Amino acid sequence: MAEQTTGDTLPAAGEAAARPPLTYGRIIHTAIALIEREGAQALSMRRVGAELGVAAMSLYNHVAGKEAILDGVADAILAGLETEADPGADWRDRIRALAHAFRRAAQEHPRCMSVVLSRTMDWTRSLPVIETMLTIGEQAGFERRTAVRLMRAFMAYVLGTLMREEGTARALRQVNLDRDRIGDLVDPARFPHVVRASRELMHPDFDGEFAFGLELLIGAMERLPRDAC
Amino acid sequence: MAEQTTGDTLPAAGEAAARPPLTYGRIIHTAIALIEREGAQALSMRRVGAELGVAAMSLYNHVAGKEAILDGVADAILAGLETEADPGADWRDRIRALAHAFRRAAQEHPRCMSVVLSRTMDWTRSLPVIETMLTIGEQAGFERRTAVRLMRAFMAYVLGTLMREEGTARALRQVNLDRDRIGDLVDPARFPHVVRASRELMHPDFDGEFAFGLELLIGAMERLPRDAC
DNA sequence: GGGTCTCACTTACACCGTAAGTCCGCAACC
DNA sequence: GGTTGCGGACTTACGGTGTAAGTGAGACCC
Repeated sequence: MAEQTTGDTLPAAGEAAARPPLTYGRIIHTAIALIEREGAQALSMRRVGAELGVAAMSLYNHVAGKEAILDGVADAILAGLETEADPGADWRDRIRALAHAFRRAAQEHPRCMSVVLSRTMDWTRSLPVIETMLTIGEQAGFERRTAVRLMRAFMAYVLGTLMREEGTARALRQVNLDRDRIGDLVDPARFPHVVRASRELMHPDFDGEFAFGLELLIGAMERLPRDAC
Repeated sequence: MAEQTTGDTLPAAGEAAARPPLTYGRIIHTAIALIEREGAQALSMRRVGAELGVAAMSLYNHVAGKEAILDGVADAILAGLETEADPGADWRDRIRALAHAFRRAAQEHPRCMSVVLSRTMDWTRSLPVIETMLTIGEQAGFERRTAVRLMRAFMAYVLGTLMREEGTARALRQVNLDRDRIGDLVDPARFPHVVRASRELMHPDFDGEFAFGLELLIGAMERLPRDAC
């Protein structure tokens, strides 16, 4: 009565390699694929195990628990960031490259990105990004304290945009009625500007908006007075 | 054998008011307090019910389910925002007031705020904020399309900052060793700038950093060319 | 051969969200 | 007063979750 879980309890000695061995990397990779396919709430130890043809508890030989898997997912996504494309380029272009690297990662793993964003998001995981941004700040001629603040503002804008884009996309997906008829849903007396701007609000241009805010920020940095150390 | 859940199954007729009746508002209020006290992962239907001296299933008479409770929490927090302090003030001051209203809410309900941020965060809930920001954009002389983009950049910065602050605070809390000895944890060869800026990184000045980025953004808006409609 | 280590396995437990059905006290009506 | 209807809290039950604990088979080294 045990054949419902595994056809044969162990592979025959002759074909031991029929199932590749469990690995930390394979677990994380499977988790990423599962999240991307079915969403973060579908991730469970049993699901990941089933995906790998293994019982849930077997995962604990390689991973401390579910939280550790989510940490691993966040690590893997952030490790895929190309933080240093061209160190010799102009500092403005380096900032643009860094911002777009984030955005590209979010577009390649949209559902994993919300996992990344909702986790600690500051510390050893993000060290490469911090280092790069501080380097750029120095290259642009800013004192250390200012460079740290610019780094934090930059991170806030980029992460906030990714989060906002995801929320906006989800919200627009669930109001799939005729998008220009926003006036039926929103009280024009209370929210006149919202109704008037409904076209722009309901048909967001994510690329353009992201670039707009980024250039706003870069322009502000350019104009910021340099302080000699 | 039923006395373990409730001392007496029903209050005596004489003291019917011993337990105030269950209400949507009381449920949400209890959920907020619970999240603030023990964190969002501690929220469960059974916990909320126990807090109210009621079985978990009784909550379903007033609330559609757990998700609805979390939606209610987000609604309540956002409803507490003072989106319109002084409509006659200078547009820069209105932006500052709006940003600080967000930040104040986050400081009053730090753990609920991450619930708010991780939920849809765009749509009917945030209409008052959007409306206010569009009004300010118009007052500052921007065309509608630009006002929408400014609103989106502003939201991204504010929300990103709140999220980043929470993440940073949590990360710093769990590295409670001597904070100036960052060099022991971080490889100075790979991350020289991080090590050099360790003091600023490990002792963040959240207020100052928030204001810095905000003024950066406002300054950029000031300089942005106005476009006549 | 015997010992030890690795690693997948099973069992078990406490907890979760919620579908379904029960039952009692209050209020309204004849 | 008696009857009825009903709102709302109750219990039970189901399938899911994360994971602590223990089991046993193969692989390796002495």
